[in-house]
Amino acid sequence: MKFDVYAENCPTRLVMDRIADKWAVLVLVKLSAGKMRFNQLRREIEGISQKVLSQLLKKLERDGLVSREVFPTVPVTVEYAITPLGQTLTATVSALTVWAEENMPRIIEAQRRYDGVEARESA
Amino acid sequence: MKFDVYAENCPTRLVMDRIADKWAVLVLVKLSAGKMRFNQLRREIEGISQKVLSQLLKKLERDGLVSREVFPTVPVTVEYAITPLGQTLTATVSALTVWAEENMPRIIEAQRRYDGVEARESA
DNA sequence: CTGTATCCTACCAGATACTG
DNA sequence: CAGTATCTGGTAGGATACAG
Repeated sequence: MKFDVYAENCPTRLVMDRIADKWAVLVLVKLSAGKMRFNQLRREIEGISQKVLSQLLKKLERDGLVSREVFPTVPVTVEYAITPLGQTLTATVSALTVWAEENMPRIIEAQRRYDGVEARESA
Repeated sequence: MKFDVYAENCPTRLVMDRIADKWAVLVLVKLSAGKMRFNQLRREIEGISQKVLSQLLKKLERDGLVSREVFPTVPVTVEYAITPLGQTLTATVSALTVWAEENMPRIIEAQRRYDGVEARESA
């Protein structure tokens, strides 16, 4: 939220700010498969740290994309679930997945070509 | 590309790595309106630095999403254009824009509610 | 179990100056 | 005009320790 562009009525920018996060989509996808507890998520999403997951879940909850339910067991149990709003978002994001599956080969090919030219230029 | 998750065949992750960038989508959208020169882009995308734009364009070109054409004028002229591949991507991303327009009010509302609770808790 | 708090580092982006 | 090079400060994220 540092630049004026952010203040503009640019919806794309606004969604991006939400899903651009390295882990956000992954968490939403995991949760769309069913409720999960904190450490359960942590284990499934290999590579995410406790702090980052915590912050991310808080952010997602604030945006109304996931819900958080606390059970007063000992020790405490917390279940995270995706909300209907979160579900529609992940559904939309899946369009990107489709695009990716169809077009990654072209991107790879483009990179190969580009890198080839680069190598020749620096030679 | 630090974690194993990246290595996994997760297309969503792969597209994300491409468009998650703060400016990438914005550049693609601008270019989808027509060819543009470097400083022209720089002016239109207020807030982006010369270095970042330069790096971004290079990355997008490498991925085959934009093309770069140099005209041997004095001083040199460079035109950037979106490629067909880039066009299909922006078209897909526009699905997210639609989602944003429809659902931002709900997110705002969720945040308002969340922040309200927070304020009460810390009181 | 589910987090928060702290420290620390590595990377990124901004500013500036310079080149072809 | 279209970049590259360098320096630097802020920040996100990892590791660790601790709390409820």
